[in-house]
Amino acid sequence: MLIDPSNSHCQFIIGDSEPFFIRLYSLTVLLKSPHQELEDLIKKIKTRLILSPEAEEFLYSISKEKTLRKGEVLIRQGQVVKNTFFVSAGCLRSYCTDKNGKENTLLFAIKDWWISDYIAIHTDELATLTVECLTESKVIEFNAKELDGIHSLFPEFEPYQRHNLERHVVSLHRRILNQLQLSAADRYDLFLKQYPEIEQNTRNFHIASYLGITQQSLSRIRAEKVRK
Amino acid sequence: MLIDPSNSHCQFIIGDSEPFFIRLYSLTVLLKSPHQELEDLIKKIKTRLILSPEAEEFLYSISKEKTLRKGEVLIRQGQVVKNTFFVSAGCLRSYCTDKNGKENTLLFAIKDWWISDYIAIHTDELATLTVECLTESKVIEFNAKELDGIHSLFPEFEPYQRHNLERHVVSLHRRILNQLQLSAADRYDLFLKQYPEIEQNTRNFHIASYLGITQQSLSRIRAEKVRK
DNA sequence: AGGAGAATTTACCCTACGGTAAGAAAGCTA
DNA sequence: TAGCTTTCTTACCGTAGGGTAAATTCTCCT
Repeated sequence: MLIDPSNSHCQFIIGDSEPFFIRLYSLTVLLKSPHQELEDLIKKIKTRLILSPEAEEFLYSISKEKTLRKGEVLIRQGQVVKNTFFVSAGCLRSYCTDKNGKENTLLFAIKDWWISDYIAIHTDELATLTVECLTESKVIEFNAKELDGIHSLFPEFEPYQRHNLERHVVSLHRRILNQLQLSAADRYDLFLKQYPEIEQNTRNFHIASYLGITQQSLSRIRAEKVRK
Repeated sequence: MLIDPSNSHCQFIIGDSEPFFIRLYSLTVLLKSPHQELEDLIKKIKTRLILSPEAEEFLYSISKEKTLRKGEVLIRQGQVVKNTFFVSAGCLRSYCTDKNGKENTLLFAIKDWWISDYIAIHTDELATLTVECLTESKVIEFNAKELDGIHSLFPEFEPYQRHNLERHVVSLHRRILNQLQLSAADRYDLFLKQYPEIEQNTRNFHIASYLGITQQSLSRIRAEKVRK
C-alpha cells in the first residue's frame, strides 16, 4: 500500500504522532520547522550552485516531507510510479521480486541519497521495483515529473544534475565490475568498508540479496570471517 | 599501445591507407568527405535539439575521426585517460583485467554508442579499463574535458546529455537486476535478443566475460541450446 | 591454398554457492 | 517478563558453473 499522507512530518509537528515516535526522535527534532529537511537539502544544493529565491520557492512548492516507519512501502512493483524521494534520515532499499519470489536488492539509500524506480520513471512503465523503508526514516517526496521540470525552469540545475548522474553512473560501473570479478566474500568485505552505515540499518538477507548470494551463504561467510 | 594518429580517416582519403581497408569499405565510403562520420553524428544530434552553427563548428574543432583496425587499443588499464569515443561503425569493448588475469567486460559499443573509461574520467584516476577494438571500426575521438566544455559553451546540450545519462543509468540498473536474478543461460538468451549485432562482431569469450561466466560454461550453454 | 595461431568444444573433476530444514538467537508486542 | 515472530546459524546434500587440458574447428596471414 502506498504511504498514507497522514504520516507526514507536519502532522507530527502539531502533535498527532504516535508514541513510538517520541522514543525515537529527540526534542531537537520536535523543535524543527515543518520544512527542516528541505532546508537542509537546499543548504547542500547551495554548496554546489547559486540558487535563486524563485528556484528555492519552487522546491518548497513541489515537495512534501514525510516520516516513515519501518516496513512502509513507497513504491510497489507493478504499480504506477510518480514520485522520487530524497532521504533525510534512516535507510531504504529498492528491490525487485523475481518469478521465484526471490528479492533482489538494487540499491540502498541513506541520508542524502535519492531513491525511486528510475527504470519506471524514465521509460514510463509500471514499477519494476519496490521501495521500502528499512528503519524509521524521513524523506522528502517529489513528483518526479515536477522535479524534472526544474531543469527547464531553472537551468542552473543542469550541471548539478549532470554531475549527480555521472557520479551515479560511475558507481554503477564499479558495482558491475565488482560483481564480475570479486568472490562473494570479497564483495561482502567491500560492502562493509564502503557502506558501514548501511550495514547498521539492514538485515543480513537484505545485504545478501544486494551481493547476489543467499542469506545462508552470507551467514557462512560471516562465520568464516569470525574464525580468522 | 595507444592508437597511432597516422591511422586517421584523413590519411585514408588522400590515398595513404593500407590494402585491408580497400576490401572492407565500398566506393561510397571512399567518396565521403573527411568529416562524414561527424556529419552523421551532428545529424543525429539535430533530431533532438536545435544546434547553432557555432556549436556545430565547436564539435568540428574538438573532434578527430579515426579508422581503427581489429585489436587496436584506445585506452589501456593503468594509463592516463583523456579521450572519449563515439562509434560510427564497428564494435569495441571496455574491460577490466583482474589480479588473476581474468578479463571482465563492462560494455560493448557499436554504431552510435559512446565508449570510454568513465570511472577514470569522472574521478580523475588512471584507467581501470582497457578499451579495445573488436572489428575494424570508425570512431570520432574527443578530448573528454573539451567535450564536457560544450555544456557551458552551448547550454542547449544540457537536456540532451541529461537524457543520455538517464538512459544509460536505466540500462545499468537493468543489467544489475538481470545479473542478480537470471541464470547464465537466461542472461545469454537476453543478450542475444537485445544485442544481435554485437553477437555478430564478438568472440564467445568476450560475451562470456560480459555475462560473468567462463568461456567453457558459455560453450556448454550453447551446446545445450542446439540440443533443444 | 597452406600453415600458424586463436577460439571453441568437450571431458574430466572440483568448488562455491544454493535449497531445505531444523534449531538458536534476537526483536517485538503485550 | 512471556510469548510470538522474524532473523540468523548450521548441517545436510544438490547443482551451476569453474579450472585444466586435450581435441577440434575457425581465422588470419603470407
